[in-house]
Amino acid sequence: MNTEEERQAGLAMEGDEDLAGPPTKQELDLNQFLPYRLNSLADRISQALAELYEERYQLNIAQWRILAWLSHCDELTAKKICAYTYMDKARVSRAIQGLEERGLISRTPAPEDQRQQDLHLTAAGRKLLTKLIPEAQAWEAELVATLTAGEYRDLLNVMRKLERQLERIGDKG
Amino acid sequence: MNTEEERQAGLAMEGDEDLAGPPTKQELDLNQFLPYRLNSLADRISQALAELYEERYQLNIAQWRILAWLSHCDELTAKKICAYTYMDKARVSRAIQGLEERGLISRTPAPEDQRQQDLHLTAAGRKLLTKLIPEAQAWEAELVATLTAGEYRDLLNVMRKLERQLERIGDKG
DNA sequence: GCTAGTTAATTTCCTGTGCAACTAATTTTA
DNA sequence: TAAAATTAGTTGCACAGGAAATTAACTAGC
Repeated sequence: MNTEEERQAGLAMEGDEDLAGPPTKQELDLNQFLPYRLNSLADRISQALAELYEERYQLNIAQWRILAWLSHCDELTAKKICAYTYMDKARVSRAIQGLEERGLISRTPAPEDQRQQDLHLTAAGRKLLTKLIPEAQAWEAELVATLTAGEYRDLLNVMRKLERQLERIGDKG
Repeated sequence: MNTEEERQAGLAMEGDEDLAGPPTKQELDLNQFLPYRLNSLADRISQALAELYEERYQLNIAQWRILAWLSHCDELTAKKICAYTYMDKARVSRAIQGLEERGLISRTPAPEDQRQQDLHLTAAGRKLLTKLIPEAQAWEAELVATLTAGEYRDLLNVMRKLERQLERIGDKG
């Protein structure tokens, strides 16, 4: 009946008696476990936002990221995109393919190295972004509307710290 | 040659001249765009940690989450796991299947409703967790080692706020 | 200038997962 | 209490994406 409320049971108060609060015994509480919490939140945000790209612009996340990077880097190669976004190169390759087929980006072999391809937004791509970017920003603004400016800034700072630390430990090493 | 450094180019200083700093033009800066930053960070954390489950315990993320929830809820059903973790029920179903085949959990039809199955850790499952959980916690501890207690607390608080807001706006609605 | 090794990008193969359809058990309603 | 609707969990199908093999272009060593 009330799937919405049930979905919240894990984090919110006990609502539906059938799904009474989980915190019970001992051992690992995933709700206190940062990797889980962070991933769960990020997934939900990403998926919610992905609907915006997908339904309204037929873009998947990889494609959207590439467009966004191109919107402020002007010229890129697949390799750079991999480096900046941490996406797999196969994923990037396929996303680029799709974007080119739709005429949103152009790719021309780099003069100095024929293996590389210089990627640029086309007029169509730029036009699409002038519509999409404000929508994405509006969505983000709504998401962070309850945060103070300080909280927002601190959040980004802490995330930067975590990124650094991630490079120090593990993360493919 | 230096893939490590190149991977960092997006966020850190310009290092390899070939991959000089991206911030250039105008439009959307993904590094200031919370959904992207959050997802990127969470993915990297999740993937790094997933190697720990996968390589050493042959557990995928879904399976690990289920074990972890069982470690402190003692008895669960697939539905509850879906509600708590936001994972698709098919994914949960398959993960449960794998866990049962390996003898890490048991499932018995619930007496009061034969459609449901009560899930429990087996002795083997509990044993595995007594090894895995400390490792996961140690990994997390290392990850957050550079955060102060306050930063850590604030981070979780802000994340809770975002979760709330996410339920308010979009997120499947 | 030729061979061996690298590197950028693509493609192949395969696994995991989301969606939707389905099965089986339960509840509702009439 | 029989038929309709709902619900827990499973399965078929299709597709996204990661690992590794492949191709094409480049560089280094001789």
